[in-house]
Amino acid sequence: MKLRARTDEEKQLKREKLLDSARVLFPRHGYQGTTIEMITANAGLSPAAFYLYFSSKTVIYRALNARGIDILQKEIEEQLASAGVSAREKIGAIARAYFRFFTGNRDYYDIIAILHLGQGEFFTNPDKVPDLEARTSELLSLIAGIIQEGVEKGVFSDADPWRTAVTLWGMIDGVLLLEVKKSTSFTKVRIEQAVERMTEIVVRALEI
Amino acid sequence: MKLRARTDEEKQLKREKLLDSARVLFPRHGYQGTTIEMITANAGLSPAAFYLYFSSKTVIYRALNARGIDILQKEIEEQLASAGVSAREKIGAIARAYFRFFTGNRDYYDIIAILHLGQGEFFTNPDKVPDLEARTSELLSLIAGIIQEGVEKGVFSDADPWRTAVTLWGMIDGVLLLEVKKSTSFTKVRIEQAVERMTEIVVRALEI
Amino acid sequence: MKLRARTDEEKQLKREKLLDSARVLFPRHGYQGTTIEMITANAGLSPAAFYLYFSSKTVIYRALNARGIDILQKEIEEQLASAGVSAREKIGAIARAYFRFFTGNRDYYDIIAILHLGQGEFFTNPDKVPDLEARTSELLSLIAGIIQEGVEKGVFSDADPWRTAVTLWGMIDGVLLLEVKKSTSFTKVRIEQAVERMTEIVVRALEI
Amino acid sequence: MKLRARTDEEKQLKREKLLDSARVLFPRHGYQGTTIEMITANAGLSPAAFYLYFSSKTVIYRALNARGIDILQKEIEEQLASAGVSAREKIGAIARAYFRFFTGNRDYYDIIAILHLGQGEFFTNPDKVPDLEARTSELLSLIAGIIQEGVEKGVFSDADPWRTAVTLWGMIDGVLLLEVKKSTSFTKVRIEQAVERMTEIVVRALEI
DNA sequence: GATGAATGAGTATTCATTCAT
DNA sequence: TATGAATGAATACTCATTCAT
Repeated sequence: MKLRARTDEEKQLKREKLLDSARVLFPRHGYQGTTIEMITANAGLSPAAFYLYFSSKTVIYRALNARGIDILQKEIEEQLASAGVSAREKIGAIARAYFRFFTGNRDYYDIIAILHLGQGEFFTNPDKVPDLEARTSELLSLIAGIIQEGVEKGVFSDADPWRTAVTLWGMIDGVLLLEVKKSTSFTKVRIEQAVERMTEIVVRALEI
Repeated sequence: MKLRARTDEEKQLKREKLLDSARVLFPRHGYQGTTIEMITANAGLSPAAFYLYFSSKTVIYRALNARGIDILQKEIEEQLASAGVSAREKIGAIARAYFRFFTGNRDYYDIIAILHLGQGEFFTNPDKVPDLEARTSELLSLIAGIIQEGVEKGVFSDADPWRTAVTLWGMIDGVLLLEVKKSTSFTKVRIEQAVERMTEIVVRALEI
Repeated sequence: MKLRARTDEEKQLKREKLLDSARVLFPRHGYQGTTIEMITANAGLSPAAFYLYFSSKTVIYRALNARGIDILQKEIEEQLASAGVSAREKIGAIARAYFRFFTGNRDYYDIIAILHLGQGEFFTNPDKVPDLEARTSELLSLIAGIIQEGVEKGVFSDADPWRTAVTLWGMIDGVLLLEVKKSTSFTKVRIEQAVERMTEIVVRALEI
Repeated sequence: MKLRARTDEEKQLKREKLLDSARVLFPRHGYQGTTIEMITANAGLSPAAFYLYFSSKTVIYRALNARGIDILQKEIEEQLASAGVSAREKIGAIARAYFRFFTGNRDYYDIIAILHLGQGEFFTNPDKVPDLEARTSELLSLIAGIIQEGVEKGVFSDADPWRTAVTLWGMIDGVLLLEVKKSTSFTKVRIEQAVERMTEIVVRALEI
């Protein structure tokens, strides 16, 4: 049993190594630019071994997308848990969560937020990352729900919750993306401030 | 001499054809997904002829980036020309310009704002699209200048102009990008409203 | 000792399972198209286990060839045993045997009569299936012997026995092969008739 | 014009070279065993150049099949042209044509008559060589027509023409195949005699 | 200026086979 | 005996780029 367990653990470990390797490589070289050989070399395996763990390049890419979203979701849950009950605080918590995800898991941010853009393969053909789309919608719904709550409690003016959620998300994303594009322009602290300030602005605009 | 001129014109014409072909293809198939053969076929030339006009695939891609920025810049100039002199109006004009660029030159928007993301080749290695970075900075400086002006004239509160400019730009970009990613969520009219509303919010937050 | 015997039995059983699995797969997927993994999966073993029973893919293929010929030979012996003593009857019995082998052991027929054709590996390099060649010769000799007998007894005209045997065999084989190639053209009953008729024609041509 | 023609000719020549190379290789190594690299090396080209002339391995294989059948058909036409008008003579002519095709174009014989057997790829999936099947049927119809004619003219007994045609063809094919399988057993002259004798036997059996 | 022909360097994926456990 | 893990060697096909004509 020990033996078996050890093997399984090791197998899991190698799988992790491959995922890790790919997580680092994809953002740096793009989807097409990352070869199976690069991924396996980084993980100390032969290219053929890759197929013992993932059935194709697409599959490992999807796995990373799913993992990225998982991390983001967990971050949001944590921030919400430690936030107050007011809609304003909840929205702040989500913005903070997304920012923390960005700074603390940059590879994953790049993978779920950026990589598929500009990749004909995934951009034109979004079926290839179906989870991504579905789960992004989930997150947006969560924000929309909070806004809706605020509207119902009379603290927010009567804005379309979903549209507002999308706008807020897009705004934050846009600022983070700018940071990505021009990484010299901001220090990390400054982005955090920017995100906070932006959220503040939006929330204030929503109020009453 | 006449002959020569005509030849030059023709040469220019074919160059244009290639650029046009590439402009349409890059956003639809991605950078790697667009082959020289596709570009030349669309332009009625042989693949080899491509190299009479551009020395590599990277070069035509860069040319499109430059052109996209040119168009955007012109749009901004136009909008500014027909706008009032107040900082508020100027900022509104710039936001409107970017939105018009987005709707009226979608291929170029995709190329300058999206395509290079997720392409290791350009993303990691921004030297490959140096203009893009430089010229984006120019635009941001323009906005920052307007904000600075507003601050000096006492109509805007004392915010860091450049940082605020980046934030505004990122916000707008983020919303447009969201539209790109999930094109069903908004109708075009609604994006326009979103952009306007967002600008309004930011400007109002800036005022006094 | 009992234990050992049981183990041997089991080993034999698994070997059989592999052979059986391969017998079904080879005709359906061709030699190259049949992978070790397919064979072992079908037999409930791991690919690595294959090499405990056969030292290579070639070897199991040869084993199936040998087995196919064994079955055919047995069929011929049976038919001859229950046939009369005249050369005519004996030849009829052999033809019937081959036809029965074809219908009753189609996988083996495909393996010994067809599969190696068109496989450069075996076709060009017949050393790889040496048994096949040797044992086919044996069968032909048997037929030739019968014809020789007929000639000696004066019931057959003075034809070259071996050449006639080959011709007869080829004729039958050709008809069966046609059935294989174009399985819609004949019903099984019709092939049987065709084979019988063909044999009858040949025998009659031989007589006197 | 000369220039253009020369280029076209040369292109055609290279195409021929590739076909020739493949014609020799396929029978000797089988379909899967013949690699693009082997084909191009034999023709003095790089593997990539192959795709300037044929869009895939399947395509060149099909081209060879078509070509083989063409040659056979021409052979049959020639033999029929120089044969008498009686059904007997016509059948003899066809048999002779097939035999001549076999001896004079052995590679093609192997390709159209043998290669696809035992290749899961083509055998199980005959759509991959659709011409082959269709055109083989044509040839069989031709023979059936001649038999039908003989029956109508009262020189042949009332046999089912198509079935008889198939049988005859299969018989000849079987004998040739035996030669293929066991190339030492017959000299060429002997096969010719065998085929002739076989045809004679069948025709005689058909006659009233 | 234009192009048909050619190719070097890839690139994902497959599979028979080995070996430590 | 059995196998999970690993891999070397293939292999069809692609594409940016070159060059003789």
